[in-house]
Amino acid sequence: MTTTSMKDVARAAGVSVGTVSNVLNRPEAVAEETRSRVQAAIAELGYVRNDSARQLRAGRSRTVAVVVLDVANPFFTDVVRGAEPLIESAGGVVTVCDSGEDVRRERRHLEILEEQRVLGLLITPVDDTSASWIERLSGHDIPLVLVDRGAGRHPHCSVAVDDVHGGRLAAGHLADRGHARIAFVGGPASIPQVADRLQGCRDVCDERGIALEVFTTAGLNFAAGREAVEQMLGLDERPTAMFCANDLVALGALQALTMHGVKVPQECAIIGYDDIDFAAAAAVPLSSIRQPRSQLGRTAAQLLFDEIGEGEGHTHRNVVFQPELVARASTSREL
Amino acid sequence: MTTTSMKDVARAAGVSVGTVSNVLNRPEAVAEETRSRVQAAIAELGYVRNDSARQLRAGRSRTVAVVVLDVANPFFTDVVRGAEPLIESAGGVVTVCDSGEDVRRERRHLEILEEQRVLGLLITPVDDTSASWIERLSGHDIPLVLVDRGAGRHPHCSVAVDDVHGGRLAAGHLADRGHARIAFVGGPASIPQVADRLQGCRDVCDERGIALEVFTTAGLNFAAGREAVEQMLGLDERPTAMFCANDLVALGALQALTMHGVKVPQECAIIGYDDIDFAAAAAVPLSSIRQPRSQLGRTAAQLLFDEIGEGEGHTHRNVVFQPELVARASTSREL
DNA sequence: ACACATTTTTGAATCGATTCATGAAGGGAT
DNA sequence: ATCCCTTCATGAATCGATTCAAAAATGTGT
Repeated sequence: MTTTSMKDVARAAGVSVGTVSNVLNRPEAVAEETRSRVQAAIAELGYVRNDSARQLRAGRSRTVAVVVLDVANPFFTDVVRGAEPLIESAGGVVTVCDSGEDVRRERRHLEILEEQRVLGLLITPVDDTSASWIERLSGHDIPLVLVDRGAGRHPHCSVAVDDVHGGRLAAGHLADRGHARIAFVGGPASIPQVADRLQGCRDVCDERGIALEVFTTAGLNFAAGREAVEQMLGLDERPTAMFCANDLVALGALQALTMHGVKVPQECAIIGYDDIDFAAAAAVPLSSIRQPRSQLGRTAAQLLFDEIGEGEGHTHRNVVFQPELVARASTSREL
Repeated sequence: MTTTSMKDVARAAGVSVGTVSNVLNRPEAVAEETRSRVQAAIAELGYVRNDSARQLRAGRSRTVAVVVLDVANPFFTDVVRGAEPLIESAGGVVTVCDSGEDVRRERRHLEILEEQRVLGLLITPVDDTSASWIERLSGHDIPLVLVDRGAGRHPHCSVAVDDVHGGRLAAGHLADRGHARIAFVGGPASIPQVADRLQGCRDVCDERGIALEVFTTAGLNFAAGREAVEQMLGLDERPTAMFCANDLVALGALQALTMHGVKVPQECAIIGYDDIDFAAAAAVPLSSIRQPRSQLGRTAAQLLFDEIGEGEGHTHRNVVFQPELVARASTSREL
C-alpha cells in the first residue's frame, strides 16, 4: 500500500530499477544528470530501502549482536560502548541481547540471531551449558568472540582480563597498608571470575603471611555485602580489611559497616572490583580494581572483524588484559 | 553454500516446499506422517529459517525497538525490562537502541529502524528536534508510543509520570520534617522532567512559606551534585535540606557533604528522585521519589499492541502515573 | 562516415519463505 | 460404479533489492 518500492522510484524517474539501485550503491557509476533525477524521485516519494530484501539477497544481515549477562551492570554497558564505534564505522548495526544469566533466555536469543543471519556476535556465555549452542552457531558460519570468558579449549577468539592478577593487586594493596587479617567476600564459587580473584588473593596472603577469612556469598550484589558484614562483625578476631569480589558487594558492605558505626577506612578498609562509577561516588570513595572495560569491547569487535575479513585462513587469538589498582579513601589509612 | 533452504528440506523429505512451510507455520494442516518426516529432515540438515525472507514476504519484521536516552541509567533498563515480557509473549523481539541524548545518534537509529520495517517502537525522544523524524516514521505507518514525555500536542499514545506531583511529594515531605529553607538541585532547565519537578517543589514552598534556593546544574550526574554542595556550603543562610532532581545528583551531593563533615540527615537532609537501587544502598540510605518504572514499560508495550491491533480506528491514549514517596534515613530526623 | 573504445542503462535472474488456487487421494453414501 | 465431501499436498506467483551480461548511447580518431 503506502510502501514505496524501487520500482515506484524507477517509474517516477523514468529509469530502470537497476539504475535506481546503482544510484544507491554505486553513485559514481551513474551519470550526474540521471543521478539527481533519481534522487529527486526518492525524496519526492519518501522512499525508504527495505532492509529485508537487501539482506535476503546479501545472505547476511549487517547486525552484530552483543549478548551480555546483565544490561543493568555498568561493566557490560561499558563493554558495549567500547565495541560500538568500531562496529558502526564498519557499517554494522549493534544489537544488545540480555541473557539475564538465564540459559533459556540466552538460547532464545541465539535462535533468533541465527534466523536473522547476523554478521557475527560477541558473547559472554551464561555457563558451560551454553557451549553446544555456541558451537552450533559457529558451525553455521557465524563468527563469534567470547568476552570475559577465557576461550579455554574452545576454538574461538576471546578477550578477557587476568582476574588472578586482579586478586593479587587487591590483596597486595591491603598488605602494603599493613593489614594482617583480611576478608574475601564473593560468590558463588562456580563463577570463574570469582574463583580467580580469590586465587590471586590467596596466593598473596600465603606469600606474605596474612590471615584470610573467606565469606562465600550467593550472588554479587548489595545484599551479599551486607550479610557478609553481619557475619564478620560477630567474629572474635575481626579482619581489618575486606576485599569484595565486585563493587556492588563492596558498596553493600560499606553501607552495613556505616550503619554499625564502624568507620571506614579507620576501623575497616574496603576494596572492591570493577571500578564502576558508583565506586568513586560512594560516601567513602571506594578503592577498586579497574578493568579496561571499553578496551575489552573494542578489542572484541576488532577480533570479530579480523575473523570476518580473514575468512578460512583465520587463526583464533586470545587476548588477555591486565587490570589495575585504583586506590581511594576506603583504603587510605596506614595501620 | 552451507546454507540450507526450505528447498533442500523439501527434497530430503520428498515433499514440496509448500508442505515444509506448512509444517513450520500450520502443523495441524499437515498429516501426522508427513509432518514427522519433514521434521526429521529439518533436524537432519540442521535447517534454520531465514528471517529476512519471511520478513520480506510479510512486509514487516517482528521487532519492537525501544529507543532510550541512556542504557546505563537504571531507570531505562527497568522500563525496558517492564516492556519485554509483553512483547515477547506476543511473539515479538525486543531491540534496545541507545540515543545517548544525542540527536544525531537518535536519527541514525530511526533511519535504520525504518529500513528494517520494525513492528513498532517505544521512544523517549531526545528533544523537540526529534519530532519531525518521529512524524516521518509515523507517516510511514510505524506505530509508536512516547515514553516519559507527555505526548503534548503530538498525535500519539504516551505513558508518563506526573513529575509536578513528584516535586510536590518531595518538598512536602521535607516541609513535614520541619525544614524551612530548602535547596533544589538539578538541570538543565530545558529538560521537561526537571522543570516539572521544580514546579511542584516551588508550589509547595509558596503554599507553606518555605524559602527555596535553586541550583541549576548542567546535567543530572554525580558531578552536578558535588558542585552544588560546594556552592551551597558557601552561603550565609544554608538550607537544611536538599531536593535533588535525580538520585545520581543526590548521591553526588551526599558524597560531598560527607567529605565536608556535614552529617546527613542531622545537619542536612537529602531527598532524590527515581529510587534507583543505589539509592537504598547508599552509605546513608537515600529517601527518594519512586516512579513505576516497569509499569511504565509494560503499559507502553500494551498501548503499542493495542494500536497495532486496532488499526485505523485507533484512538490515542495518554496514560499518566503517579509517583510515590520512599522515606529513608537521609530525611529521617525531625528538625 | 565508419570502426572502435568508453560510459551508461537495461532487464531478467536470483535470494528464500509464504500464500492460495488447484488438484489428488481417500472415505461414505446411494 | 458414481458422486460428493474432506483432508492433504502441490507449485507457481509474490515480496523488493541486487547483480551482471548485454545492449544502447556517446565520444574519438581517421
